Amino acid sequence: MFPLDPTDELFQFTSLPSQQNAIQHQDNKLSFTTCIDTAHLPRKRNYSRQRKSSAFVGDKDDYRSDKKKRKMIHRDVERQRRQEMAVLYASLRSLVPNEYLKVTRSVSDHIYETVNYIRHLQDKIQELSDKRDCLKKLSNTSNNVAPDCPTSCLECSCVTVEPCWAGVEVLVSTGFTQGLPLSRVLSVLTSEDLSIVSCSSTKVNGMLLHSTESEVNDGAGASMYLSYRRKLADLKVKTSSKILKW
Amino acid sequence: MFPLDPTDELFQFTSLPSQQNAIQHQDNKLSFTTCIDTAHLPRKRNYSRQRKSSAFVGDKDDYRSDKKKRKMIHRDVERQRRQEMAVLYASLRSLVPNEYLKVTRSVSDHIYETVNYIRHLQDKIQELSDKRDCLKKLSNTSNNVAPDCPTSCLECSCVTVEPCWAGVEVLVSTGFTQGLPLSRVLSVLTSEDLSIVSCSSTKVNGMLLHSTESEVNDGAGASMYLSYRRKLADLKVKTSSKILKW
DNA sequence: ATCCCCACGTGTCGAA
DNA sequence: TTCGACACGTGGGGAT
Repeated sequence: MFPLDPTDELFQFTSLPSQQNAIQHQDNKLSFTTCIDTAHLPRKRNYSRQRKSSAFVGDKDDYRSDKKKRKMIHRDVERQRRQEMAVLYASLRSLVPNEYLKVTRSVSDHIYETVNYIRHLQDKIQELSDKRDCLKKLSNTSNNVAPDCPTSCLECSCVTVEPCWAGVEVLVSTGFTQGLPLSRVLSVLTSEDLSIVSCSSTKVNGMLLHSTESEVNDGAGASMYLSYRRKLADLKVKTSSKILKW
Repeated sequence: MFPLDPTDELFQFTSLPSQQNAIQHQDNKLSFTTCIDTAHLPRKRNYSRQRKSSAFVGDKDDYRSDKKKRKMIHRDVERQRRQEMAVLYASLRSLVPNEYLKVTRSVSDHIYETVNYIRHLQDKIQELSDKRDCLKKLSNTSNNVAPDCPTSCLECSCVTVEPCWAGVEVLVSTGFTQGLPLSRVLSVLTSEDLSIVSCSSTKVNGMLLHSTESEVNDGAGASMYLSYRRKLADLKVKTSSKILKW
């Protein structure tokens, strides 16, 4: 490259392609390995600070010179643009954990892995916040005293009806403030042909836990196993659906 | 561009720079607006499927022709590479939510916003999993079954120790399959100077819920309120930490 | 000595 | 017209 005419207007680093480029290149490759934290770049483009071709009075062949200047300016602008891109690539790469960009070093590989990484991040956030929401909801409608399984947290009702020694154990856990009054629970239970044998209420960490044991009233304990199971299942549905309709 | 010599070897789309480029350009800009889901690209480069210059026997000026062919091949390869980059950019962009890439449309802006977005994602994950870990730790050292405050829902432990009519109610919920055997629970309880008054086990949604009521053995019910509270608190820690060490 | 990748300078198109 | 952005073709350097 012949140096063109060394115009006064041009500034900064004039292009020295053969040598300088090699250096830039090398530098660039190095910067890929280091962790770069350049997020707060001045965003809007401010290339081309030149004054606007200075109201060209003058000879006719200034036209030629002007054209060359424009080209040089353009060239520099493009160079700066490329540099910015390189910096952006680097900062992008510095964000992606090393196990993603395996052995590969090319920019396209990096971007590809970045895409995968972003997907992974999104999935992870989705998973985490799903779990969180589930727990939150569970603690709001609040029912199951026991945490069920960690993977699939059930949207379960706050009422469990289970067989017990005497007959049926109904466990109701409810919020302390806005919760279900005990009287309501009891009235529902008695309306289901249950005679309540014992009833205890405990406050567990701000939750009320009403535990009642009842005998099933019809047939006076003549509960064959099958019918018992059926009744129980039936009762579960009825009781919980009734009580849950606050 | 004069068409060079139309060599037989060249294939596919020969470059038609003036027109074709415009079309490509347009097409590319369009593809930026749509949502592209191209993550499963064949990753390793497979440009340049040409046969290897076919063992060049022949005239001396085949050298010239060969050189030109190489250039054309190179040109095509580069074009493909650029296309791939464009696709990657597009798929990157399609992952970043719209509020990030404000009005800007340039590739560097997109990458810049991508960087910010990744940072945001990482922060969010950090926050979420921090909360989660905190809750987990909290639930390991302490022992609440019920979620206390609605914002921080506990990944709660399986043991609660609460006052009850008779004395102390210990509730242990455990997994059905890999869980804590009841005998283990009972042995821990008896080792804590608790005489078990009643014990019931129910299965709730695949979880075993062991509910035991015990009297505190020393002082035989001479539990002043304060000492009772202290004992209870003490018991909570000891029992849950013991039992939880499965 | 082939392939791959990168940076370069340039032409050009669309929008201020 | 000017300016920003993109695709292009090309040279060169570094791998395998």
